[in-house]
Amino acid sequence: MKKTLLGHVRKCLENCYTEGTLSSGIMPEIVIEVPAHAEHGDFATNVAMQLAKPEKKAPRQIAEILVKEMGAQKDLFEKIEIAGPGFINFFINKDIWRKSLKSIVLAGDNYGKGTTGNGKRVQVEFVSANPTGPLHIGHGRGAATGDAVASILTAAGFEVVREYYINDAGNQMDTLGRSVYLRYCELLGKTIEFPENCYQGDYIKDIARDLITKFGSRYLDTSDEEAIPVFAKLGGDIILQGIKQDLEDFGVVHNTWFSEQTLFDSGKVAEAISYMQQNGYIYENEGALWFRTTDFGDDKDRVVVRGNGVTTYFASDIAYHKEKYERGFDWVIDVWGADHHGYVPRLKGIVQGLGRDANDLKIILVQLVSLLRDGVPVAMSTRSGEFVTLKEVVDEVGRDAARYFFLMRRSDSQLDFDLELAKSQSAENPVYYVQYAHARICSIFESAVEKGIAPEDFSTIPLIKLDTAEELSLIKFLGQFPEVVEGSALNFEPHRITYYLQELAGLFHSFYNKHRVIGEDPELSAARLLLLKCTAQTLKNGLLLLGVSAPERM
RNA sequence: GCGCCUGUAGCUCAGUUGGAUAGAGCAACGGACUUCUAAUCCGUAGGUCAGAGGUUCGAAUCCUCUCAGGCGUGCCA
Repeated sequence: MKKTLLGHVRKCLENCYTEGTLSSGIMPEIVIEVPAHAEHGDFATNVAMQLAKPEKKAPRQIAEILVKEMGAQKDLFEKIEIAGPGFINFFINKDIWRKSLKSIVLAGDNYGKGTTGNGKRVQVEFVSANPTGPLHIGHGRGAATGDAVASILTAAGFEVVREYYINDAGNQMDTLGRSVYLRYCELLGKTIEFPENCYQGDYIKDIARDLITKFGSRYLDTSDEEAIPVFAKLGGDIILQGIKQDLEDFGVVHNTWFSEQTLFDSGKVAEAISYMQQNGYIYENEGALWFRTTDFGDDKDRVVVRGNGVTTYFASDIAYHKEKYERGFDWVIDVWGADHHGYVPRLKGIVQGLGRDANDLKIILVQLVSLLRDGVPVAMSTRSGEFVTLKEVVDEVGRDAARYFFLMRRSDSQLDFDLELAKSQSAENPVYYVQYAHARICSIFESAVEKGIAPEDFSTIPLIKLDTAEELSLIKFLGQFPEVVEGSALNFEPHRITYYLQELAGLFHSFYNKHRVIGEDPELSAARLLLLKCTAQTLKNGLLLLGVSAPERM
């Protein structure tokens, strides 16, 4: 709707230029928006104000010229008004609005999808937690965000791949192996001293127990050099399996699991370093190799290969991101915890060093989650092993509530996650508010089917009787969904969908409380059923983008 | 010290990329179920958009400075 209007305004402006009623010939970027107040129309544009300067005319005067030109389209508009400093307010013919319902029914599960992405290839890399411990609640927010961003981009017409990067090459794997091995020895009766820098959590003991079942006491008296790599490998595998399981239970499925180690095995790290060397971004100083990230706005240059010849994590990142683009992705999106924000400039440096635009890499920073129970903070510390896992949260509040809560806020802002609130089946809980709207509509349809009044063919229902304020605002709001999806995609902001759905559910609940759907007038009932069918469809499509279910009964 | 993020109603947060009278939910107060789901709805009240300058027809939104909170600032990952 907005797009046809935009085309119409542009055409009229062109006509004014050819007819000579306007003279500047300037074609500004035309903005059509939905005004905050209904009395300002269905849509409004500020184009007359934008043209005031080049045309050297008062905005209202320009508006009048444009409106005269646009008035020709009588069937599209109910009226066009000039208001305030020079806004042009459009009131769309109600029949056009009503007809839009039929296109929603026709689109069905595809309603909301668009073609903005134009098949552009996008990789979303998210979660990517080190395989040294189970996922905690912070990873949960990253998982929900990455997954929703991927779904929303897909809906907007992008071709999306979800990827998990496994950090299985650094010395944290060595620490994992050592931690598991020490617990293994301990469980077999040996007195050990467990170092502070080892992983403290109880899950290490669980893995050690598994390995006792597997090995018995075979490694009890072997050297560390022999045992630790074995324990690191097996421990990492077990943890990674657990991570996969937790993600699956959370409804998140990655298309690819990319191992950091393979970058070393295939020589891609060395290759990437020499590539950057050839392009003059790497120099030697004090025995180490440095990447000139200051060329790209970083505070200081960063070490790629240490004095002792060992590469840094940053070296892997160069190779990994080079590899990503070589796989043909137009955009790469990394979802990180906000505590890693200091790494953004150097990653942007990599991308530019590869000869690409800095915007080809988008980094979504997800702020930390504070877990509360009835408003009281739950203590968390990865160091001591006292963290709340994603699994615990999902088990307690359910997948839908957990996902919705993680997506309710802009990822930029810190999130308070209240366990009791997420569980509560009350008005305070927005997940149920939205889901309830869907379930309510389904229940109405059940009742309509029982009474034999559910229409079989929605395309022939006359809609003229949909004329109350509640019905019309619901219809108009439904029409915004595709644009909301598009905006959400292009800005990588899933929370826009949650806000839209809450408002849509609210409009429906208001309508429901004021009007009966199944009544004496069969034509009105049928028309209202169509309206509700569209509402349920949109609620469902939106919830699906967030990875939240749309229950038919609650 | 420097850098990034945040600051909007008592609380938790939106704010359509610079638009018209700044919006929701919760909490507070007062109402609505003999009907298709009350996990709902209707109404009342609540604001120096942290503060000060600037940019312009127009600023919560852009620029500068100040204040407050969080995070980061390794030849760790």
